[in-house]
Amino acid sequence: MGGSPRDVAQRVLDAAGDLSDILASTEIAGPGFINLVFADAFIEAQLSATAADERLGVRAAERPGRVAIDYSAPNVAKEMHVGHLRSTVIGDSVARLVQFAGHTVIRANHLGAWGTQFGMLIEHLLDVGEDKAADELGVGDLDGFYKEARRKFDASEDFKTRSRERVVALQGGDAETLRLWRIFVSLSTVYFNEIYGRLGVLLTDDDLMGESAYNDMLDDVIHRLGAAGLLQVDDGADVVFPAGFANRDNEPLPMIVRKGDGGYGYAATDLATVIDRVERSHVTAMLYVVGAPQAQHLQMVEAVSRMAGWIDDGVKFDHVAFGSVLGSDRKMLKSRSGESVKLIALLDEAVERAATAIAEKNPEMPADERARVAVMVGIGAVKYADLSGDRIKDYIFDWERMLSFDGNTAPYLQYAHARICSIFRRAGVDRASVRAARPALGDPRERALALRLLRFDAAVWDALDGYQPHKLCTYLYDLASDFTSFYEHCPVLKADDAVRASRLLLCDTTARVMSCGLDLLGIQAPEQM
RNA sequence: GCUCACGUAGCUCAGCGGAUAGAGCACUUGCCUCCGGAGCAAGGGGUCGCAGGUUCAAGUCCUGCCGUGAGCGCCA
Repeated sequence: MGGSPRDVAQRVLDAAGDLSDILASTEIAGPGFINLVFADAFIEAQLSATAADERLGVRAAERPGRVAIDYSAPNVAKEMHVGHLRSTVIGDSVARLVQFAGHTVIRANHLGAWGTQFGMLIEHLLDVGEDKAADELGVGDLDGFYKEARRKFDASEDFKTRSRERVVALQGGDAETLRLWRIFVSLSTVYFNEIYGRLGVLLTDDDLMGESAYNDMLDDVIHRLGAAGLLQVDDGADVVFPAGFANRDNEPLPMIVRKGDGGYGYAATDLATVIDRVERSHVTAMLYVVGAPQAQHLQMVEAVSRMAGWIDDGVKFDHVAFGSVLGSDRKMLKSRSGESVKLIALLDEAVERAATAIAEKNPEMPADERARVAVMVGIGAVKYADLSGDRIKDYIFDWERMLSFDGNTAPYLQYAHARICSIFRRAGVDRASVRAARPALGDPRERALALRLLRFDAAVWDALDGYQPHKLCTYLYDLASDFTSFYEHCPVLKADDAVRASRLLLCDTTARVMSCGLDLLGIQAPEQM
């Protein structure tokens, strides 16, 4: 371009022409930065438009698509533990974000319900007796039952053989085997729904898309791969060698589609799932909210699917990966006895801790109301702790920090929201009635808050783009900080009529953005706490 | 061994190739005749793991090394 950076900056400003209806001033700073200062009138007009908008200024996707989001995916006949927390919480937030953007979301809870372990579970169930087994499982002792089956599997060759044969029978559609299998599925589903209800996620029975659902397609996967010339036999197994994958010895790494014993592994169901989503659901994108350790497996699924021509360049395939939940010792979170922490126990503790905190800080609140709010605060705290950091990193689980009312936590955001509700209660003013008020931004905190509110759209899209809910968290925390600063320095109810109306508008819009933002994270915003 | 991710204040974490790297906790100091002090205002605290490279400009991109964690054929 020629000229010094400052000269270039000046030429840019000259070329931009008259922007006085938008900008109050411009300046060239430092080595050539152009600083633009918005005119108050422009911000005020934008704020009015935001307040009048149901979507609070958030744009919808230009080309709505159909997005399958694979998340949660607990294992039938096994307890949900902290390992399932992240997939469920992050996946649910991503689902909400994608849906808010205007896409059709296909929530897919890919239940682990079809693996080799079902052979041993069913055989153990037969050994124990159906009625007795149902009793055990009914009281929720899923882990105990599983462990006993596992123990027998490891200890007895005979049991191991029976288990493997049972898997083949299951996948072959044997009616009696399927009947026994359904006992596990139905008992487990009741238990999963209890957790989902507690957690407040969107998943319902309609979203269950277990591995079993693809059973009828597994032979077809083999046929298609064979027809495409991709299938090879290796050590008795049917495999595909996608390019670019190597094992320990630097030899090509196969994806095993059908095992040597004739059974199908998870690769087969994952491939069948891809076919199903493209051909039956006509998706434009597939998201897998699955832990980072499975990166290679998912890369292979994508590679094979693209080699086979099942998905073309127009269909996105993204691994929304996340790190592990660690204890204070920086190791994978375990209970005192060294076992994985049960999710239900963790959620109960969160609510209990929140209830204690509320009782202490707000003793006037009636017990039933407190119980209701404690769920929102406790569950919100757990979810927010999971969502507020970059998902790819491991994070350290810390009760004290996540339930703190200071800092980047759910309770702090919820508190900001509750305070605003309190203002309207005290004033006896209807929230919706202030939305047509004319904004007047005289104080720098009012201006800062207004500017922040106008950035909600950008925050949502930043979070969407890359599927990073923590970007929305950071925004909401900044919003709460801007609001509390405003609240501290700009009296609302005591101000003169025009200023008061403008400030009530700021309050209402802040509460709406906060509530909407928290909802996109799957977190509730109580009106009192 | 190969591959991937991560390494930013004492701790927990943000940080879109751009200006003097930011929060919270902890520590220090102010602020309650005032809408919820579960708060606000401010201060101290950093060779952004190390070394090269690309660039007008690197915490950010590339390469190598070090450290940590994970994955690497018939579990899912």
